[in-house]
Amino acid sequence: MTVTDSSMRGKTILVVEDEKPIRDLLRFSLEREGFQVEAAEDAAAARLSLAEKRPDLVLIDWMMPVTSGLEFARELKAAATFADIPLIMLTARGEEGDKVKGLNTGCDDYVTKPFSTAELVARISAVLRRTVPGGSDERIEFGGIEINVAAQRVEANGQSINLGPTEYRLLHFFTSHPERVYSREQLLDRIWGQNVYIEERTVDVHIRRLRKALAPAGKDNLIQTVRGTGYRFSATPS
Amino acid sequence: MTVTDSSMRGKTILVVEDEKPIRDLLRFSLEREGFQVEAAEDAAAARLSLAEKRPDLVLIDWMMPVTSGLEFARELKAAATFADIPLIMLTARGEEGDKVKGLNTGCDDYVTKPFSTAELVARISAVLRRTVPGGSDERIEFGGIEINVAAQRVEANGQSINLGPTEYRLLHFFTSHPERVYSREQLLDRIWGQNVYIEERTVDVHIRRLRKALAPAGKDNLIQTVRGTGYRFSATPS
DNA sequence: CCCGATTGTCACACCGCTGTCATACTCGCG
DNA sequence: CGCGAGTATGACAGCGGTGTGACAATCGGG
Repeated sequence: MTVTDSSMRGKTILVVEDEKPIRDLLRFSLEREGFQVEAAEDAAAARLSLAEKRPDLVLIDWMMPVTSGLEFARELKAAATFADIPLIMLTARGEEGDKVKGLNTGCDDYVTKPFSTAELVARISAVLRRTVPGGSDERIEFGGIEINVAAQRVEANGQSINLGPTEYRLLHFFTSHPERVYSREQLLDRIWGQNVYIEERTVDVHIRRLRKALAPAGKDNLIQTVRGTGYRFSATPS
Repeated sequence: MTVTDSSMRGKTILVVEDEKPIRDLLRFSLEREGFQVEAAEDAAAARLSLAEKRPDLVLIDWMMPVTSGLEFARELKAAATFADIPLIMLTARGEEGDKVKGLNTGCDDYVTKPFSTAELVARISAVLRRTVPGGSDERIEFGGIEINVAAQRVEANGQSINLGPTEYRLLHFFTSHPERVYSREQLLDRIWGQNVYIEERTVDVHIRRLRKALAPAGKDNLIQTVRGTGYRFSATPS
């Protein structure tokens, strides 16, 4: 039984798992579903594969030697280049504390062991479906702000803008989704990750930081507050 | 106890459920929370309601005669017009296969029976919060007033109109339900929410504020007072 | 190990929105 | 024409949403 639909085929999944039997099982199951599978047995190998293949999704085991799955997840989400790659974590059943911590790293879903292959594949499909396809664009421009995605550089009015990782992702999201209102919760979902438990007001703070960074170029007015709803990125002033 | 927040007010939910007792229960519970509820007992009725009302969310029972819930979900997600409407599935407990297939159909969440109303409402709220309004670049136009739902922006005669949250919802409701009289009580129900106790006179005030906002564009005459009854939004002057 | 950068949270100030009231006005009817 | 009910308008106090600066914790690099 193949449960994935056509849009899933050919997607590359990086499996980070130290136990070879499980790794092989995962590879077999996922390849049977039509995915490309990259396997890594530790964090080091995973980093290589990550940079080289740029997978569409990372499946990572919570229990890992040397660098734990949690650490690796944090590392992944901290790197602006890879932060938008969805992440699913494999975790042992019932470890509530672990589960919460795992969620806090910003992973998009988690699957508890023992798991059925069908369920795993289903969750992978669900996460991939949610993911925006436009992840590998070279250059984004909106309202005089130019983002060089590959170099992770931002320019506005010729002057270069220095941003922290979170502000960069925020701006990147806004420039690729302009002229739309987003609630704080939606922004948390799409920029921080789908299962992060963070105060909604934190969004305000990062909005402010981004505004401050854009102010010298006079572009801070592109971020508009929609009272009672959220924020909007727009070229036309309100 | 109402667990929904203001952004949920007036959202329309289509309930597709063949068993009348459950359908009535769902309707009661959801309406108490301030949702608009459309009920359909089979796929055919659901299609009608879907096209006519364009609900904000579809709640569908897995077990359905003739066309199963799964089939209907696939149909929904395949139709370009409706694919962006979020979908929650009701399913019997413990049926692993069902769970997997449900996720794969592209439904945004599922609730296993028996379920608590609180949980159902919580999940509905969560899904609705995630959903971006006006998923398919929805635009409403009436009498020279144009509403960009996604951006939550209003234009009339080319000039942009600035509205507060309540006035925006009021105008949004009017433009999507023109040429029809609504009493103050009806407007309170549909715009403020079903269980809000507010002076009916307050409606007058917001009508006035909306008129004032539309006046610069000369569109304030679209809101007509029907003495002894309520208000009407119409293109033809009285 | 120390230092700067980044991040999430909080407290406080501010201001626009909101609901209500009092008053002025309009309409229909006897 | 006058009356009463219904409606428009302006004002206002309270509330809540938002902006902002500060701070502790954490992270990464030297």
